[in-house]
Amino acid sequence: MTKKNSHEKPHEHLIKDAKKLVQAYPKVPLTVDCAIFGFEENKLKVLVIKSDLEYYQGYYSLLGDIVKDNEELDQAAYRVLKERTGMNDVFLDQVRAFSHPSRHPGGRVITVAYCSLLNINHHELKIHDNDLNWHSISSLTNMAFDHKEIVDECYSWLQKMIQEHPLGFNLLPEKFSLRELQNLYEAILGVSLDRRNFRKKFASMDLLIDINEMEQDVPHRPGKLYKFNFEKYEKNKRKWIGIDF
Amino acid sequence: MTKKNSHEKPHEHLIKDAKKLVQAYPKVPLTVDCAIFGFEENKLKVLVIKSDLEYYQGYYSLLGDIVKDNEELDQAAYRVLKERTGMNDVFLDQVRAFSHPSRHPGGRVITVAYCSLLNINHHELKIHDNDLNWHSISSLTNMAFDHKEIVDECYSWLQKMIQEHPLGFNLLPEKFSLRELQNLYEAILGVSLDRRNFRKKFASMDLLIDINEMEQDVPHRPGKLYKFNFEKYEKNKRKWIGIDF
DNA sequence: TCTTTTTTGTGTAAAAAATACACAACTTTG
DNA sequence: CAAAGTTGTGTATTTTTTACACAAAAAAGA
Repeated sequence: MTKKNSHEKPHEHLIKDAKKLVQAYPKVPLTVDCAIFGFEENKLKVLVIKSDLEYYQGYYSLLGDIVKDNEELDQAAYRVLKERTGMNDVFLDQVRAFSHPSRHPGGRVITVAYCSLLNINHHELKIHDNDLNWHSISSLTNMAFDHKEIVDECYSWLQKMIQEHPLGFNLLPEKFSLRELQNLYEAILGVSLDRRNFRKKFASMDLLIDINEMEQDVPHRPGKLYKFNFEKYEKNKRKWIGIDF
Repeated sequence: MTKKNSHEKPHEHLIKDAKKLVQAYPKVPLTVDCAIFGFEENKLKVLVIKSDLEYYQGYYSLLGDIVKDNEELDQAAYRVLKERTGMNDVFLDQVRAFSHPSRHPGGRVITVAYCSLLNINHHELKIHDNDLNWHSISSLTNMAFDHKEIVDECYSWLQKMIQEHPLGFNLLPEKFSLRELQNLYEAILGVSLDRRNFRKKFASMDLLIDINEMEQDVPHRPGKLYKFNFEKYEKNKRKWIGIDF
């Protein structure tokens, strides 16, 4: 039905020189910005850095960079993540593009927002240039550019995604207790959950491995530790019933 | 906490001239492409047009256009929709950006895909230039650029969205029978549904208005006609329980 | 006008999932 | 050894989902 070089009568105005066409297109500067979330002290945090624009002196911004020539957007986002945190084997997903003409004081810059989740303790921020650090979402009220809007939207996106996919485990240590897991869900979703029902739900999914270890150094009765069974999950993604709190 | 012109000691390397900075950024041509879905003959269709590139002679492509200087992405997508279909008061939502470096034969062009739903019979395609027309999704196997991938992704996106939001009504006439509504869901989701349970579900939402009219000119017992109660839905969006088939 | 075809409209019983809720045992701390 | 804080566990109730069948209406065609 849609075959190349078909035998239909040729259109009059077919464009022969695609390169010339594209060269005539208006061009815009393009960046990626990463909302990198972590979890610590029972709070969801996001990795931000002081803006290096005088215009936004003192304001925090997301980690971002320009998209290089011939670089894919995903590539650019992974590059930012790698350069800034040293991690490269993590979850990273495009959220959406932000294009308000005056979102950047230097002129029009379109940005594509990415969301990523990582375990704060799996890497130390060795470089604290420009005050690079984790901040709880609630403490970030003003940000450079439209980054507050981006953070908010990525947060909403995360709240939704975490109920449909097992993303939360990227934010926890490899071994975690059920309390830690519940705290994570409660913090991200902003609700409080019934402990017995929460445990029942995860038990019914049968995706947690009881590793027969106990929590250490907690100031109360220690709980059992579990790992998430990524392998089993990958094998039959159908088994994730979704968390519907 | 993040205040403009704060009194902290100034950083050494703050960038004063944001404009100059942005001018030095690499720039890329940017387009929007709209996957405009309609529903007809019990099939989900998408509005496509023959490519005007010789390179893609005979291939269909989505409706798209370059993003103009200082134009927001949403604006550009609405403009395409308006120019091509005459409609402007419709649902339109960003899906995601596509950035493969060789997705366009004329060089690197990044595109942002939008998804829109409209009722095929609410407007005639007066201009059929370049074979502009509705095609069922299944019939579109090869397309120009990466537009097949875009259509597929927009379709998945739609399948998901229609279960969480009352989008389907944009694809139907204002007055519709429950059978038409069910056909729509079955066609989009690619499943077959139990009629009694389907009706029960919509009845329990209490968002359909029985307008006391019957179908006309159907070759069988006519069914009752309903309207969707947009007003009530807007008032308390909570009432949409989601369609979980 | 009668028969056939197609579709409408409706309810119930069973199974599955979600919810609400309490207490004894364990560990640490002081 | 008492107090504080947390773990681990089960059941009854309600809600939601699922599976399923038949009579009545209208149109089409004989």
